[in-house]
Amino acid sequence: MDKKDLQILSAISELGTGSPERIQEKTDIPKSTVHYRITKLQEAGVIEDDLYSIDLSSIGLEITLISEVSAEYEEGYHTEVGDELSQIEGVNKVYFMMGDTDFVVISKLADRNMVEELIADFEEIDGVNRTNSQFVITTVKDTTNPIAAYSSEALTSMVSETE
Amino acid sequence: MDKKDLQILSAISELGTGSPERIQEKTDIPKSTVHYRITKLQEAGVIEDDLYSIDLSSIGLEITLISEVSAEYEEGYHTEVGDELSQIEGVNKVYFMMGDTDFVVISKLADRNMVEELIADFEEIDGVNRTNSQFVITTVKDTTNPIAAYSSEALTSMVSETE
DNA sequence: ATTGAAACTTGATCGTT
DNA sequence: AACGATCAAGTTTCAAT
Repeated sequence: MDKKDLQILSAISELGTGSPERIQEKTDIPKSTVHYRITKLQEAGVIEDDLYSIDLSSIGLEITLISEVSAEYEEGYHTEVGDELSQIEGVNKVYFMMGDTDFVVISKLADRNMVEELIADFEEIDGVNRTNSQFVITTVKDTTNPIAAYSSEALTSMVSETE
Repeated sequence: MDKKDLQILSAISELGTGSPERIQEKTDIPKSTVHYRITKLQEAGVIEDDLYSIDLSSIGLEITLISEVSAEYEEGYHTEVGDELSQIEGVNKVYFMMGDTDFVVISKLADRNMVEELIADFEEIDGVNRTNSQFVITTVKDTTNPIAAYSSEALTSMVSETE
């Protein structure tokens, strides 16, 4: 697992494809080399299947953290705070909602230090006044694409048919 | 937007690829037809880019709901409750954690009826004793793959190099 | 282990219905 | 709009380094 592997994994994640050509464009690593590396990563179990889902624990991202962040209500504050939260390294999802909790933030981290840093980053943001973080013990279900949570039959009955 | 389109969108979501051949295998729709339909869906803005991320609101899935579900602690209950939560139609993610909230459940729904149904489904599960749901107003950030939240440089410094 | 070039497989296009 | 046949583009393999 060297820099070249990580460049390839990053490219797969960012592009959403394992296409050697696309990865070459992104990384300047020749497509035949990309192909060779991907084969090795599959053998090692880092890339789990033909759809290129990546085993996060094999690159150290073992901790999932769910954080509730609430912020002061002032004009414009909420979008600004949301943007700042979303830019913190390691943050995957930021949901904004009305009510007691303003934001739910989901992040993947490697160790306790990164957890400390993340929480410190939250509290440094201007306008944030309360944070509460919990470690995820198990992710019971994780479908990346919400549509996959429905059968095409269920979708058909939901969507008004447009001829 | 007819049944054939929805079969194709389902296949894209399930397979994680827009490959006409793969979709043909899954749906028995000829790959040339699949290609034709996908082009139309792209023109219509339903499929947003070349990586096949799907515009959920254009097929009616406009509501994101985050629910906290707590359950009785008894031997085995937690895994069982988690499984049942994950099987409810529309549920995308189920996180299990220690502490006050046991589960965080994220779902994508089309209308208020489905919200009511979902919450009823939660409460029907044996062992569930408290649920609290909030509507997401805006999803500020949503990276499907956690690795994309890090630069390859950040990953390199995190991962112990294996020669 | 890397890579340029050849061989092959798949995706995109075309023409007919 | 659908789809079988054709063409173009991509992926995989291979041989030399």
